[in-house]
Amino acid sequence: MELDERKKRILKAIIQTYLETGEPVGSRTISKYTDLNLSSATIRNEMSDLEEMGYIVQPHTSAGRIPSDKGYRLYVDELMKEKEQEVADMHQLVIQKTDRLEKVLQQVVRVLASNTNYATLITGPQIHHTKVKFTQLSRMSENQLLAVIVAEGNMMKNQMIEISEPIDDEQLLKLNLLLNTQLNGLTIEEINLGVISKMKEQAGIHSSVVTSVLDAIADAIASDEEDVPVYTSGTTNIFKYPELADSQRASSLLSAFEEKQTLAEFLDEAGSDDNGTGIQIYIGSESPVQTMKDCSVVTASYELGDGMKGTIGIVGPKRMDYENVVDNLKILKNQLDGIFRKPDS
Amino acid sequence: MELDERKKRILKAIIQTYLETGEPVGSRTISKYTDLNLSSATIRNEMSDLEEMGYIVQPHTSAGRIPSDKGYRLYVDELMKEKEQEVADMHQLVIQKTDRLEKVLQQVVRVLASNTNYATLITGPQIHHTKVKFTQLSRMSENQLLAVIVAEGNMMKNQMIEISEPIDDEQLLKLNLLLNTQLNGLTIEEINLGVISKMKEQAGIHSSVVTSVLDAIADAIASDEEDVPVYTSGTTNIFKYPELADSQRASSLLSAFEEKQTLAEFLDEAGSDDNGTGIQIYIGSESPVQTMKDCSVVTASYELGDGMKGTIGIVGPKRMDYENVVDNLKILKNQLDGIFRKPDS
DNA sequence: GTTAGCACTCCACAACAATGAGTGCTAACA
DNA sequence: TGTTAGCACTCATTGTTGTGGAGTGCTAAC
Repeated sequence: MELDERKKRILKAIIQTYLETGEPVGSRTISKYTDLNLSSATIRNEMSDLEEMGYIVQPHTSAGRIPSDKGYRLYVDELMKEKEQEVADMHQLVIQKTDRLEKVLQQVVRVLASNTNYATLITGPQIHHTKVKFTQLSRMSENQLLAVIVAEGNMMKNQMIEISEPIDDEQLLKLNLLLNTQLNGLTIEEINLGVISKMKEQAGIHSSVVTSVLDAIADAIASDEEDVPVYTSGTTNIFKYPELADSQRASSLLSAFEEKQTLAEFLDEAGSDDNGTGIQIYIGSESPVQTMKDCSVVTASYELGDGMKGTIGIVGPKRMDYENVVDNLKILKNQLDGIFRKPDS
Repeated sequence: MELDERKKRILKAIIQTYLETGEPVGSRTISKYTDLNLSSATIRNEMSDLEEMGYIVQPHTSAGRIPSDKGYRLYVDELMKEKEQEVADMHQLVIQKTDRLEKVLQQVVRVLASNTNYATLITGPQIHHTKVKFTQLSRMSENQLLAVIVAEGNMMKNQMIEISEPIDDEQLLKLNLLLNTQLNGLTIEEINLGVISKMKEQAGIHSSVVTSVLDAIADAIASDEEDVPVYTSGTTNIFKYPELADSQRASSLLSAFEEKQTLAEFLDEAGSDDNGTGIQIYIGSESPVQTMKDCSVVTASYELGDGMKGTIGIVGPKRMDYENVVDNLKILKNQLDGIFRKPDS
């Protein structure tokens, strides 16, 4: 059987109606509220075909039809009208400029959540994959040093270092110089891969204290690999959609949102396998996260410049307003793009 | 009417049974499963009295009784047996030592949530009320300075400062010395109250750049007053209790958990009005937070030493296992107490 | 003061009927 | 050959009714 133009129009009408109401839609509704000028009987025949082809399903005999995952897929791929880019440009979303990456990300999720009424997630660039801009080692007390590492986006990492034997001012100064000349421009990941040990060899001639400090720094920046920055907002929006609001589903979904680690993996994977636009849509069971099989997830990868990239995710019911979500994501993507690129590079 | 010993025992039995089952409890149950050796009829008479006195209520005529807020209140104040302290000491909760306050707090909520199966919140000491230990100002580039302020508990505050005209090494050194001698030991709040402006006067003789840097620092530490540290864990535990799990209630409760600001205010207020033990119990509508009127909240204030204090909150259904919760809180309170006090003071 | 007995209340649950939205099919029509 | 009106049929939803049982309050006897 062929999916001709008319079938597509009917399918589109069914899906759009369902997006609004969340109720199964019947032939009569389509017949009356579209400009196809077909009787409900004809629509019925077409719907029967569409069901056979797998684009729509009937929750039970004598109910209307609802889109299947396959139906949604066709909708987002072909049917959904792309709004013109100009529309997107028109209403700028308010992201206040700030020099701190974390603040930006928090703003983004908040804006998106309140604009779309869905749950919103964002992963930031991991500090480990980001270039070090500046390092500062200073003495806090006799046997305590404070290391501050500043990476692109002004992501900071502070670390206390306990030292067994004191270090004198001159050594500290040298060490600072060494750190800044050797480490700047590298990512923490790269640094972990041996730069430190090389530095140790070089410094070894000077002093054994230096070695131990370098060890401590290596330890420090290698540690807490786990703290992937994931911000969420509007997670309770899911209660606005009856099909997700029953306590079983809501509970497992919200638990999933608490599992930042898993979320981050999912999002980053989604962000990496790109299709050109940087926007991906996962409908129902297309999503790799089991608990989200009753939801749709729209992800968008962004790039702030200098390799700082991350992924935004919006989670809602399968009948989410894909157009609006995609639009919003595009706008934000535009605004984020290169926001942290050094002005003079 | 008087609340004699027998009435108390019956009330206690009713409440304990209800805590376990969550179902209204009838006279027959009490008669059978307690060692009072009274017939159900006698129990009925007593229950009738207890109802008249307001300690228990009947959801409807032919149902058993459930405790009223007043009943719970009596229970936690008098009836609930205090477990011996030794019990508390026996099972230590595993809090790994770490030098970073944030990590400790995150561990605490996690442990508590998984131990009690209720939602758990904690407010940390606000950096603004905490003493500054160390300040470091360093040059990142021509016109960018990085200020790092370390407070007790190794809470760090990083701040980029843009300067219009460059500052030379000597000035920077002086400034660092000045900052450390003047600011250490003060709280950021105190600093905001004019120390900076005094310093400006003193420094004014040296240079106008210094003045502007000091201004920037003042701005910096005065800013983001809003970021109260509140950590939550196990918020989805509320779905384990049917009386809270319906989507209306769950939704509003979870939204409340997202409102860190409001939570923090509530907790800190609870923590401040102390009754000796540092533990407070809010039953149902006793809680100032409207959305928690169907819950009970148990709070415990803790003190880490050097004025660093905060409050833990546990939110569950009114029929929560108060004893267990209070025990857990006591244990943790003990362990947290003074954990950040300097060993040599 | 305690208890057995009994009538009474009322929720929870199941069975049942009525409603109506929606379908599939057939036959007629352009 | 595609479209449509008409009709019988299905089935979730809603409302009604009745029954069982848990629990109470009251009374009378111990």
